[in-house]
Amino acid sequence: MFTFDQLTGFIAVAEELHFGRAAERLNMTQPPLSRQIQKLEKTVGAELLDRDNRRVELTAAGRAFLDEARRLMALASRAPVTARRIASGRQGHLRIGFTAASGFSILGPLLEEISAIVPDVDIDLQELVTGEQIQGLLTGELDMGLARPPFDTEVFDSHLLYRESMVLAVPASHPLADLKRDIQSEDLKDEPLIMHSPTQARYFYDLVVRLHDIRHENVVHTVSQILTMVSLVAAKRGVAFVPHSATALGIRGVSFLRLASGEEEPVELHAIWNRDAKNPALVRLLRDLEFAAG
Amino acid sequence: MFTFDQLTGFIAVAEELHFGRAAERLNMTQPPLSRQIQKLEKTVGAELLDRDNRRVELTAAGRAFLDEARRLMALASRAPVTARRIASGRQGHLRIGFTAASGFSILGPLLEEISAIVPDVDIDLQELVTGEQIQGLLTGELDMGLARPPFDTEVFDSHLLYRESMVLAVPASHPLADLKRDIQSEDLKDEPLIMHSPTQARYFYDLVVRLHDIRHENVVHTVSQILTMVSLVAAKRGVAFVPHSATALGIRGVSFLRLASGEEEPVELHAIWNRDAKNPALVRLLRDLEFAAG
DNA sequence: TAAACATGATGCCCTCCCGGTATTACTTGA
DNA sequence: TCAAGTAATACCGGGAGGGCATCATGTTTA
Repeated sequence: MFTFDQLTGFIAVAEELHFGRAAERLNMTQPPLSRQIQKLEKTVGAELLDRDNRRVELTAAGRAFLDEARRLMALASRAPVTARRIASGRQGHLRIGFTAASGFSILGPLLEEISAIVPDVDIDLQELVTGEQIQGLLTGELDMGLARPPFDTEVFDSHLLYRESMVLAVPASHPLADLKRDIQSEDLKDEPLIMHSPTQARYFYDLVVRLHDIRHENVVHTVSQILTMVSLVAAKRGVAFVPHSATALGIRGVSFLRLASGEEEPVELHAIWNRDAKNPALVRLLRDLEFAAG
Repeated sequence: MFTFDQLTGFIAVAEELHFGRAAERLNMTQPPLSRQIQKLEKTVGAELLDRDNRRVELTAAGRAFLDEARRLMALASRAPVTARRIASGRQGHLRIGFTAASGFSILGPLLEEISAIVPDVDIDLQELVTGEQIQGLLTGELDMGLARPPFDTEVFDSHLLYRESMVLAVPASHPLADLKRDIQSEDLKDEPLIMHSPTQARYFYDLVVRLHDIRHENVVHTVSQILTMVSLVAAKRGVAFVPHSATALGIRGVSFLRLASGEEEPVELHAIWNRDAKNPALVRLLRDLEFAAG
């Protein structure tokens, strides 16, 4: 294999068509340059320069090899720049998971903020439920998630992005929609209820059970995604407790009603990431977003 | 600048994720390989491998640099192959000039023969009159010409490709077209004649003057290209002596008549090339076409 | 026509880089 | 606490590559 020095030497001679001047340009003397070219020609296996004691010119093979040599040198000088950019987090990939509901509230502004901070980082977005995001963060398939508690704070750092209220989704034609006051638990005692899955959507399940007086015999469906719940409400299968951001899902035939409850904005959305994640783009982003650890 | 050895070393370690095994694969021992990687990281200016005493893994920058390193190695191993192919004449460029008339006879078969011999050589064709071809061959802008004598045999080698008769082009409606015998000089004594330029088309001019009894007072036009002559005949401006291959030009309203003359096929077409041309594709082509010098 | 000049190649020397061997430092698991 | 595994470091010797001096050869000039 030839060396980069030989390539630089060859390029210089090919451009100057004169060993002496080329050597001068390379800050060396002519004899070792001659030997470099000889060695290069030997390893390449073809004459690259046609030279007698008076004149130097490129052979056909030399012209083609000059192209390749220039390409090689360009690639070789770019490669470290790219590597350094990626190491510093200014360039690279960031894989972000998000839940369908959060996509309609925080995702847009967050992405704008991110591309202002690290404009050359490619963002891969994946819609995933909280459990899948946690899984992705653990296996390293994801750099950051937009998810809801609970998660293992030993493994993950997080930052509270957003806090919102719970509202009641009812079919638009439902009598409750005309009520001029906040909904009480009492109002729902005979209403068919579309409820969160206690396993797949444990966060919402726990929240609803804690804050509202649920009659479990009224539950007609158990689902894991907010979007599904609202669709079922639109289909008049019942009423459902959903986070306020669900109002932005844009599904017709559904009204969202305020709930009278102890806590004003009990629903939390966090940015979470693996504590020992190494992706420099993530590290830089966290630093510049000033997401203090924990 | 890093070296190709460092790149090969890095690629091996990145693939094995183990210095010992990588060193084994490279037929060397582990310590110098460790130093290679350290040196590479130093010149690149970024950590490429995240390693403790137990585990080795690629950093984000390392993954990107691995791509570049592979690209570099691939390019570096292809470059000599290309150069050798070009030096041997199996690949490259061949610039061939041809006259309009020859394009309709010999060019097609010749190109087929060429692409059978050197299929990977790119052929650039240029339609040029003999004089321009000679010029192109001298300046090196052309590798081979398809032209007619005379040319300087000190400078050019040549090979007779083709020999053909002269015919008389007359308008299809002309009385001579109905004659059932070869045309004699006597038949043309009162015919307006479209004649070759004695400077621009000296070959044909000399030939016609030598073989036929021209009355110069009959000459109504002096032109340099066969195509132009036939077009003028079609426009009934006169009759003209043209090589037999002009019958293939496909211009309507022209009849081509046999000439009674001393020589059967006096018109020659040669392949000519610069004696000291260096284009390997040309050298190989001449060798394989068995165009003996001279 | 001969001498001076220009230019690439070669011979020789010396330094520095790179690889090998031996060893160390550190982590992990029993 | 010890043994095993693995990357890093210390030290040494050989070879590659650069510099200086010179040669070989072709061109220009007096």
